[in-house]
Amino acid sequence: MSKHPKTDPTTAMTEDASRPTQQRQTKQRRAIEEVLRSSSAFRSAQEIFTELRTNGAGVGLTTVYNQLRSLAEAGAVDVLHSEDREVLYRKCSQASHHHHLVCRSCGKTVEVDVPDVEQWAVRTATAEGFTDPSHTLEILGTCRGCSAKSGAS
Amino acid sequence: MSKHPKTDPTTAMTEDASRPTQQRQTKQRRAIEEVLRSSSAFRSAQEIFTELRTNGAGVGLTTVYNQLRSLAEAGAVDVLHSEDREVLYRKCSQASHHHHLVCRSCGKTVEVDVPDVEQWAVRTATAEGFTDPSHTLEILGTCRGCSAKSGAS
DNA sequence: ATGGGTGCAAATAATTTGCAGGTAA
DNA sequence: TTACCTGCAAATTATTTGCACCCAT
Repeated sequence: MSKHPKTDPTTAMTEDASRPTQQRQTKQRRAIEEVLRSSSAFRSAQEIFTELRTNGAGVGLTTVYNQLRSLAEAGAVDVLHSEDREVLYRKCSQASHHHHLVCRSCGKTVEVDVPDVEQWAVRTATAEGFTDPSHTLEILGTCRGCSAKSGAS
Repeated sequence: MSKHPKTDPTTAMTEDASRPTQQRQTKQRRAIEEVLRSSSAFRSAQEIFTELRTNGAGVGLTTVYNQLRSLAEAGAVDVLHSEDREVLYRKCSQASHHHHLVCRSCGKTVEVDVPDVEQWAVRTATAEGFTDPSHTLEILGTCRGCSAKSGAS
């Protein structure tokens, strides 16, 4: 309920001495980064694991979870919580803050910019006495292709 | 991975004939609604179950899940997915669409209005060829009380 | 050499499902 | 009466943890 040991990139400008200074360069980590690089869609740890299997890479499920957590803490991947209680990962393609438009049927993702929400969020939080604000914003819709297939209800 | 059978209140203006026309009025359902009414905070099914137990109400866990799903589909409760992959529920206090400002430490919640995002979301989705758009927006922050306790890191 | 990395197996934990019996309408 | 509701027990499923062994540095 109140477990938020997440390394907020906004706050974590300073080094955390309790964590290893640098990740080791293993073939597994490289394989995982490669898979992430291969697509800009959100995928679950399970899916990434399966994809690695298919590609012939010998990477264990535990390692996939380990590395994804590591990458997320480092701010190298976006994290998103799906409606069926899965955690989805995706490599960041932008350094700046951005949001996503996701097709609820095929998962197709479009990266979008939101001009005012950023400022609005900060202002609102501050007004209510909240500090260190962050926010999540996702838009779900049905993309052209998918609405053509099942659109005629 | 692509299971979104959620009854979107925006779309479900029409009756779904495959579902019972009206919920039965059982003491369990009444007890659950009572608990929801007693507080405006987000709580998990497990917490609500425990609270019912404490209050002496004899309600099974399965029923709690059943009813919460029913209430969520009817649009009577807000649903939110926590970072630890729990589903949180909370009674709607407004009929209109709104968003939440949540304390990441104590869970305190403030209901807020967002003037433009609604339109912006619809416009953006449409521009990309997405139909039937819905969206989620949550702001996380540390409330005054909590930032006082642990603020001096 | 050595401390972090790996991954199998087992443990967690939230949520779902099967099903027999109860009850609101 | 009868369809829906209830809830125990068992099943599912994503993720975590224990731990012995491996390898990048």
